[in-house]
Amino acid sequence: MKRQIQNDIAAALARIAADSGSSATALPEITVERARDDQHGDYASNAALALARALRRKPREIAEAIIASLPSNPNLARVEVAGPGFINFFLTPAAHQALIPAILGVAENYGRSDLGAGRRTLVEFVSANPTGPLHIGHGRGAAYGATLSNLLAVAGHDVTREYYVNDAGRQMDILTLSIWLRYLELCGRGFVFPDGAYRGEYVRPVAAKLFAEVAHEFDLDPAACFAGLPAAADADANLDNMIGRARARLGAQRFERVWRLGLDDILGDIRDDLSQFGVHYDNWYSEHSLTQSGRVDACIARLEASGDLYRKDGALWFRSTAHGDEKDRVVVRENGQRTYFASDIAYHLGKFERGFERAIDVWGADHHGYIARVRAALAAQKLDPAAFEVLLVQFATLYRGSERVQMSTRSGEFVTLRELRNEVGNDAARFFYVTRRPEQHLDFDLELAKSHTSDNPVYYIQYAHARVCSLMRQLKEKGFVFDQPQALANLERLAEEQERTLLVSLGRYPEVIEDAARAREPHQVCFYLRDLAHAFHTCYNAHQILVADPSLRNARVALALGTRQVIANGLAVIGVSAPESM
RNA sequence: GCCCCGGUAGCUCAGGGGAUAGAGCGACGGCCUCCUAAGCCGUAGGUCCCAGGUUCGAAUCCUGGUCGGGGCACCA
Repeated sequence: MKRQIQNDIAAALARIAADSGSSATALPEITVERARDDQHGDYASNAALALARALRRKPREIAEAIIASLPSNPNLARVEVAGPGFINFFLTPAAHQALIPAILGVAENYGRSDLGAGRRTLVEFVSANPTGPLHIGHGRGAAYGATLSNLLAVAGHDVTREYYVNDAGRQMDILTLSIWLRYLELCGRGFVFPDGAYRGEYVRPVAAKLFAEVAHEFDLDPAACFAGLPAAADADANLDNMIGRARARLGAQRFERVWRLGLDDILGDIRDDLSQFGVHYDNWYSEHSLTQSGRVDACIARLEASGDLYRKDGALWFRSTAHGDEKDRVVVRENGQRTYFASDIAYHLGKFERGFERAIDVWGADHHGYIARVRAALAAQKLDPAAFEVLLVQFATLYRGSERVQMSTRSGEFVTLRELRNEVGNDAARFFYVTRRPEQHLDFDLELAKSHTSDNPVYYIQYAHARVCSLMRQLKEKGFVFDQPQALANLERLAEEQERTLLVSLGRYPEVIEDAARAREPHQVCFYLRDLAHAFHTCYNAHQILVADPSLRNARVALALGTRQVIANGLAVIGVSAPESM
């Protein structure tokens, strides 16, 4: 409908241009929007205001001329000039009512769009290091990434959801060391657990598992690992040293065994957690496999061949400043180890080699400094940097009422996603995470998310869905049967103001999906669903649906069923369940 | 110092060139002999952080401040 009106205006402008003999000059952008106020009809355009300057005529005059030249459109009841020169379009009641067969006809496909034109799109999100359980910050990335993926899919993109598993780096070695040390504690050895190793409680069960599997086979005095390390040196260097010694002490095979156990256990926990959260991936992409396959080396060779690398201070540097970064970056460290950035280049180049036309990464806001260098790497390989899109998600802070929930990273203890889900439930967690603009810092109030009252917007929306389901049960109990043909033949009976408002809201859904997908803003769907539920509740309170008059009753039931469908479709996008009763 | 994000009602936030700035919560007042009151209706509540600028028109764009969060590794 919106598009039809845009076309109508374009046609009118073309006709005016032809009549006046002037060639179609470059026109400013003309927008057609939903009118905010009922009095302004259904849609409004600023065309006349935007053209006033170029045509050197009064806006209202231009508006009149446009209206006079509009092609006839049976969906429009009237078109009028208002305010400083807006053109307001009023749809006929029939045009609104026609939404009902449209929705019921395509059901779960209502709202689908070809906006994305089947573009192969890779959405990478969460990608937390498999060195510990997911915390509430990851939860936001998970909810946002999953919802965005759904949204893009519904809007016609060919979406692949991917988790990049950082299972190759130093962090994994630290985890391995940490597990082994906790294991040694279980073996009864006493020592001071080093700074910088993972102190979280979650390491202990992994160590216990190791003990259960190997008994005392890995039980070696760790004193040699700690001996003679300079107390003044930074903890990182000492830790690297300890890792090296532990590896030597255990031998590559046993070290690898602990490494594998830790990875399997913790990554398994992460997969489990996300899956329970309704976050599903098409692909888990291992950094380790990327390294093993030689693709990182191949990538470095390619950058070397294109002259983008140079050697300085014993390290190999990528000249990212040549492609817009603020400083050059190391890809191979002085000690010969490749940096995380090296495999990250290979991974991101690979996304396009794998045939994706667009790569979308969801990152925490603290990674923003990383964008320029990845983009530089793509540019160096003559890939379109614009095809790589990074969406930053700001931090989340937990509150219990007005009380801030403290998270201590020092002790390694933090509120995990699993704890959050257990406390507030998956539906409320998904909704709360995604209801805020991603660039807004999120204050997550546990009390509000948990409340089973009208305070909670999740229940408010779900309740509208459950109410329609309840209505259908009532219908049956009262001995009625829904007669769809009769309903569709009597839609003109939906003449109440609240019914019109509800119909307008139903008609907005496809526009909301497209706008939200275009802007990568899932929160628009949340706000829309709140509005839709409100329109329904208002209607429900104002007018009895299961009335005696069959044609009116069937028409109203059809409206309720259409509403239920759209709520279910919208909730599916944000990953929240649509209950049949509450 | 440089870079990114934010500042809108008591609180949490939408709106991001266009018509009297919106919602939820909180406050106050109404509505269940009637399809779920997890609902509906109403009232009160605003220096859209500040100062300049662009524009017919600025909460919205630009510049400079200011306050808050984050980032500036041969860590990931």
